[in-house]
Amino acid sequence: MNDELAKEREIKIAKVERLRSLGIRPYPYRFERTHQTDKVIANFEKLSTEKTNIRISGRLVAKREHGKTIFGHLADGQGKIQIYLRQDFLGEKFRLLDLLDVGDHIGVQGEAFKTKTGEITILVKSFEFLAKALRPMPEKWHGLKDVETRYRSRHLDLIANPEVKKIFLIRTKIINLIRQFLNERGFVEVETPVLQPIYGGAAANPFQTFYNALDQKMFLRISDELYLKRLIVGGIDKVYEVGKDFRNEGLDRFHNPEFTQIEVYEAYADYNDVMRLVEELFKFIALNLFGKTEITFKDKNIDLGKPWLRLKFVDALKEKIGEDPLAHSIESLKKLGAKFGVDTEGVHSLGKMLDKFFSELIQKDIIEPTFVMDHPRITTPLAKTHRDNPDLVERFEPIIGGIELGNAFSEATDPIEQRKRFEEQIKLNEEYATLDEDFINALEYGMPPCGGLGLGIDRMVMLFTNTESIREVILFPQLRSPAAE
RNA sequence: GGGCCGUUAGCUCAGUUGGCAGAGCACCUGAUUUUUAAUCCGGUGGCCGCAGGUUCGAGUCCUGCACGGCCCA
Repeated sequence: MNDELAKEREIKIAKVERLRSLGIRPYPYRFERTHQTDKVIANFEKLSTEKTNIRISGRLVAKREHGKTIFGHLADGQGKIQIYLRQDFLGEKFRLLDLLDVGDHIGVQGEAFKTKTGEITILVKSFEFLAKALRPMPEKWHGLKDVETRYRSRHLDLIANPEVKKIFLIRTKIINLIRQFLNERGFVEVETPVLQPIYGGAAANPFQTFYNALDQKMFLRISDELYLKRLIVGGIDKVYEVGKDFRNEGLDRFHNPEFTQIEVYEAYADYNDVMRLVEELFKFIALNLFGKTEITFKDKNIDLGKPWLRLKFVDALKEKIGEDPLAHSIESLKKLGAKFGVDTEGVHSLGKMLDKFFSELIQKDIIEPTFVMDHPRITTPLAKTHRDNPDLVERFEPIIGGIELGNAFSEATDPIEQRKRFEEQIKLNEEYATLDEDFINALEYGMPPCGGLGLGIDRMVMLFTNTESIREVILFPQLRSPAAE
């Protein structure tokens, strides 16, 4: 800490001590509030004509001293409101305000009135210190802009930038709406293990850990899929889970190593039913957030009220490259990649290769709500083989604004085929392919036809808040630890 | 992993062909009983990200590293 900051801190600590010496607690236990700022403003007419006694608390975010009066603003969880402190009302206690700084929490008691400029204000009759801050707040006008500091010290970001808080409130609202939507349709929310002896349900590098009591290697889940399907076998036939998944992979605008996913499984349904569910869900969220189905994302207007476009994976790719992608080997795809500017460096499996072609050549240009569907079988071991084409699976990915929002299938339910499909993945050298015997065993007890869906909550929040980086919708995004000093 | 950009006071930012380290906010002192980015007087505050190099002299030029951002993969 440098001299100036240390000095400022010393001064504030001295004020804390001064308060204590006067018999005042600088960090007391509670404050009885009668209102929050938004309620005072909303009910001003009634509160002012009835001269209601108002007790309100918050952080002092501005202090304007005029000798024997002080104006300030108090910010609480709902907004902010002006306070007006006068020596003739506060008497001796007015001098204590020398010990009050911007950044401190106080509680005040008084009445609401309007100043001559028309601002709703609390005329303070008494006040209490609730917490003294020892460090200076970010700049009052420009706020806190440095993105690194914003992510590393989110508390400061939230104090200084109200629009940031708004994004996270919308995030919570979206998650609540998803739950409401599914609960109303009879889905049951469950919790399954985050700590798993064998990972599965996706193609991703897992985080590993070790459980001492069992003397056993464990993984943080990359997906909830295989556990939720066990519940479908067990008869919880409309089920979902909201939770964190962990993937030990790169970190960029669309990826955080821990991210929030919802997975939904509905027995006796197929992927066509799931598409309708997704259409209804997005419409439901938009209507409840904004009162309309149109949203703006990256300067584009997107209407979530219409049926989504259906785009077949292989057809789209065929049109783009002029030949059937399924007729190619991994080697010939590499050559084709060079021709179309698809970088295939480090891609060792056919499934990943096809995914890569699609995401680079087609996905980024999909702006309208679209279901990319019927992927090559090889890409997706947990989806049912397509009823009309054995080379494809019944799968779709919802895409809006170039962002892949999730993944859904008619779930594979045939235990014999499921085993073969897992083995096929392992043989094809698909990275991180596993064979979960216990899961296959569960399937052998009979899993009904089932539609399944996973949605990336963080990316959905990006869409609905028109935000371009996943770090803006995750409170504490992963960053590299700064060098030790 | 590669390319480009950024890192200067607690915060927001300037900093000229390489020549004394700057402003606003915040903080401290004083004035001020309807201000609201309050105003006015006077002050304090720097490991210029880190480590090397070039130079009489480096915030500035060069190299490496760290962290971050964007793009590419």
